[in-house]
Amino acid sequence: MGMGRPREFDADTALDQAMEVFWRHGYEGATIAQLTEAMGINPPSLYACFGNKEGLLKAALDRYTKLRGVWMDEVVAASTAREVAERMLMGIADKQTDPANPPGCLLVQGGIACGTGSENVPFELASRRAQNEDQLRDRFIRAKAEGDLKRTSDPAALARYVSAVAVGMGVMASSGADREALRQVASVAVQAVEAQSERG
Amino acid sequence: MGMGRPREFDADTALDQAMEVFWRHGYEGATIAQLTEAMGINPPSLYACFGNKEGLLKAALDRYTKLRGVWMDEVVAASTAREVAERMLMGIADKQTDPANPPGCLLVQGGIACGTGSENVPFELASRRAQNEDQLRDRFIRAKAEGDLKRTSDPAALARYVSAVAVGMGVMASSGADREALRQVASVAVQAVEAQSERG
DNA sequence: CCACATCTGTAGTGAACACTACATATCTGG
DNA sequence: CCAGATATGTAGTGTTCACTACAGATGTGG
Repeated sequence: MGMGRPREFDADTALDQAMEVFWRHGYEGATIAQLTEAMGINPPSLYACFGNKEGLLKAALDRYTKLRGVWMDEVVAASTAREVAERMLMGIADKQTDPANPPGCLLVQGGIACGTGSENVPFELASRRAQNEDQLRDRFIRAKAEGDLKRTSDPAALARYVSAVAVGMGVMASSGADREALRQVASVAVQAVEAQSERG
Repeated sequence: MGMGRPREFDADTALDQAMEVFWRHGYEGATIAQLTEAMGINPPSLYACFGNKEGLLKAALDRYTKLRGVWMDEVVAASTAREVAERMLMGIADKQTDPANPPGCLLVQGGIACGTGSENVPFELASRRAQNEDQLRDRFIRAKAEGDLKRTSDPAALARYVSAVAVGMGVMASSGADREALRQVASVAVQAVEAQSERG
């Protein structure tokens, strides 16, 4: 029993291209024709490899969050809650306006509202965003235990807040906000975390 | 020359229904069939009255921003920048989780990314959000002139920040965040404005 | 009551969509 | 070199989409 004809394209490279299409047009706005052209393959190859359009999105999201996870690890490695927030939001200001990628964040651009048959796409994105939020929350819990954050502060609320600002910045970026505008937002946003810090 | 058969439906009532469909499913996710059913009319009536799908969206946005404008006037009527931010964000926490409406904000849910042929829909939404931001900015400029905000603070940046938080809260609401979670975000967010206030 | 103008419901239109049948090509194991 | 297995390219499939032709209904002005 042979192992069959080998795949002629690299799945990760193809996923990078698919990611960009979803990022720019959203899940519903991206067509199979656009995706296959960007990936340099034909529809049967796409379906054989990823199942269907939603399967392709999930694979692209896996790849996106994996790359993003590496960066988040660096973010939460900062020594104070304030610096965590600053690294995160300033980094996002830069990443979301990096001309190498579409503006904004795939986890937002992918699809906030979807039509019949794609109702779970927004939830899929939301659950990925929640992972980031959980990572932030855990870091802020530690900051509170260390006395970095005030004893009255709520780490979960702070994490939700930073996450919300990040999402808002993503939407602004996708509608044309430039890097400087996003940095200003980040700069103001950090002050709320600073107000929760013991040495604010 | 007669004036023709009169319209049998009320345009504003029909727009309220269309607004809800766009709000829940987004521009691309909403189908003409869903829209006409919700509006209680047939496609020819829709096209005769609103031109096309995008014309219907714009009419719905006009109605949405008109209603929202009344509320924004109350928000900026607050006596300090801090209270403006608090009224705005706390109000948004409540409105975006009001069971009478779909969760989130139409100006975000409507469509952040769109496919070929609808590229200007996201810009249309962004320009409406910018109107809110401008109103906030003008209010913060006044606050600075009055000595309410510090002389070092940037009213435009503050307005962008509050606007970004509002958008982020909208996305969170649409993906299931409850009222209490949004209020916590608002509560933290206000502290950044407080930090820019002279009597913080 | 008639000419004219506008609305309404039925029943479609062509185009674009996600997805696939099928023949062919390219591999492995024996 | 052959049999089995998987990938590929061509060329579709049925469905759903936004949108509309058309005939009949309902109004106004003369």
